[in-house]
Amino acid sequence: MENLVPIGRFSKMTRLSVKALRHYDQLGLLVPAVVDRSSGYRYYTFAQANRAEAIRVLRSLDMPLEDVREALAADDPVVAAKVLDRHRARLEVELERHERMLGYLQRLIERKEGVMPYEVQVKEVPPQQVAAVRMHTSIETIGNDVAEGFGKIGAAVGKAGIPFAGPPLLIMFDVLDEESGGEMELAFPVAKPFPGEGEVFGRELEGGTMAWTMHSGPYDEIGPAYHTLTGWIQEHGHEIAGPSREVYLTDPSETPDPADYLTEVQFPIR
Amino acid sequence: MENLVPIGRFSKMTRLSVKALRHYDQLGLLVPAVVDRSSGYRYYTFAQANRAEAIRVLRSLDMPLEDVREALAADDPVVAAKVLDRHRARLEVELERHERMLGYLQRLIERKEGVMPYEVQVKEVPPQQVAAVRMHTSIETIGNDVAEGFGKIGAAVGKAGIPFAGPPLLIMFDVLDEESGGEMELAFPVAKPFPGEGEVFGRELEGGTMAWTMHSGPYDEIGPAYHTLTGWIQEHGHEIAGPSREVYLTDPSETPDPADYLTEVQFPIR
DNA sequence: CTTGACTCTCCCCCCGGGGGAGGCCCCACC
DNA sequence: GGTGGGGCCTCCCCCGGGGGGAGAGTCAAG
Repeated sequence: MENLVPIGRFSKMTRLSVKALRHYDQLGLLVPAVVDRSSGYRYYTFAQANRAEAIRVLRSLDMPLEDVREALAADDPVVAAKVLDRHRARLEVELERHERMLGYLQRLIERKEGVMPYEVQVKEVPPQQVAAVRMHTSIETIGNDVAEGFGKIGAAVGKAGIPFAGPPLLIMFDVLDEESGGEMELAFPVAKPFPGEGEVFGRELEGGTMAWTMHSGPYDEIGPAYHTLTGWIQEHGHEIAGPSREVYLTDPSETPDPADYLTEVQFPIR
Repeated sequence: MENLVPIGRFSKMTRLSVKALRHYDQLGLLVPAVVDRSSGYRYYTFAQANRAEAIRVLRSLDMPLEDVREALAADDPVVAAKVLDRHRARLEVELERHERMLGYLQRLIERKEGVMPYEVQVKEVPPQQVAAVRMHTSIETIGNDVAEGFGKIGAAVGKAGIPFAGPPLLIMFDVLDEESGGEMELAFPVAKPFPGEGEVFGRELEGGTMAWTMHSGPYDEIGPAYHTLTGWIQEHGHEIAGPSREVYLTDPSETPDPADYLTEVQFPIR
């Protein structure tokens, strides 16, 4: 019985390509049992096929070769299990991200099939009494910040016994960029002037001419609505005349699926 | 109001890296509205941010840039939807593959935590009367081939009114490699000699000394069992004395989850 | 005018190999 | 003991989708 198999046969046994096997040799990940000094021919033992199989499986899970090495090098099976488990966690995160993105893709497809991705309209908006808080926020924290802010307003306005007069809105003074964040105001229309309490103050929100569009879908997919508006404003020779607004037409507590959220986006223009 | 934004600001607006933006420019995927002749500075319009956003989303879905180009170039939204849908299908396939592999990984972890991945034992196996069919198979078709073959044997043996005398087994004469396939025999132990009918013949299956191990899990994860056995045989100075056998201890109709399948693998040794 | 922040091009690098050129090597058959 | 033909070697370039950094030019505010 011949003990050693050359690379081609080993390749078929293990379903790893010859190229890959040579690559693993070079990395020291799967070194042939014998390498002929003069010819350079690689020869593997049957027993090595097992390691090769393990590599193949781990690679089919897109595990980086370095991690494969680590997982296979560990004598302690608990350590090896830890490496595998770490990768499993990574895969699950990735999987979840893909599922989320698949939903987004689906909505993109549906939107594409409509005539216009975002229809821009010009609207006149009257001034309005609001109860508001102002705060600094950033892309990462905006979700929490908004929920918290509206909570404060709701508590203060409720305590004052003033009824709400419309859906809540957000006024963004800066363009949020990745690291620095920006200043925003959360506002709730109220039926009569709100005297203020703690952080929550009352004021009259300016009216004016607005470039307006509607975003339907999760909040973090709202970017295109903004870009469409700013692009439209530029192309139609207008100018941005103040901070942009979002109006939240959907109550998350009543509409559980973010895909059904409706949000107006407005830019005051001149 | 300035119409044009340099690359850094555009990068922040769109959350695409400056490197990526230059890359997309080079590929003609997102060409700046203005490029200064003398300085080479790239300037983008606000309206371009929308296209950039679309690219960002599609890239976050790992869509190849060529497909992104195709999806964005399509004037007809139906064509664009087709490209997106094609990618969605790809992602779903990938997702399903990952889920399957996660299961495998899980079983690998559990196996690793046991003391030995595969415990090899030496067993004496007595000769036995079987009803058998012989056929050519390949890696792709083996699942169907086996089911079909056992079906034939079952029908023929049932018709002859002979009771079964043990779990079914598979005798593999060649090592299956990727393309060429190999010869195998499917055999069912029977209580008394089977006279033969059509393709199904009776014979005495040889006994002998076997290197033996047990595989638990889906059939297509059985590779390591083989490699462990052949490696063990080699390392212990034995020789393979005939075709290998698999014994299916689990009836798929009674055990629905492939993860619970039990399969013996045996190599006759000298 | 200076300074510091941007931006330019150019080149090399990452992973995990694939493709192919050009040249040995092995072994089965005659 | 030749001689084919397939197997195997090394070496180099290539892919996608950019990242990192060098060295030089540019822009805008003070």
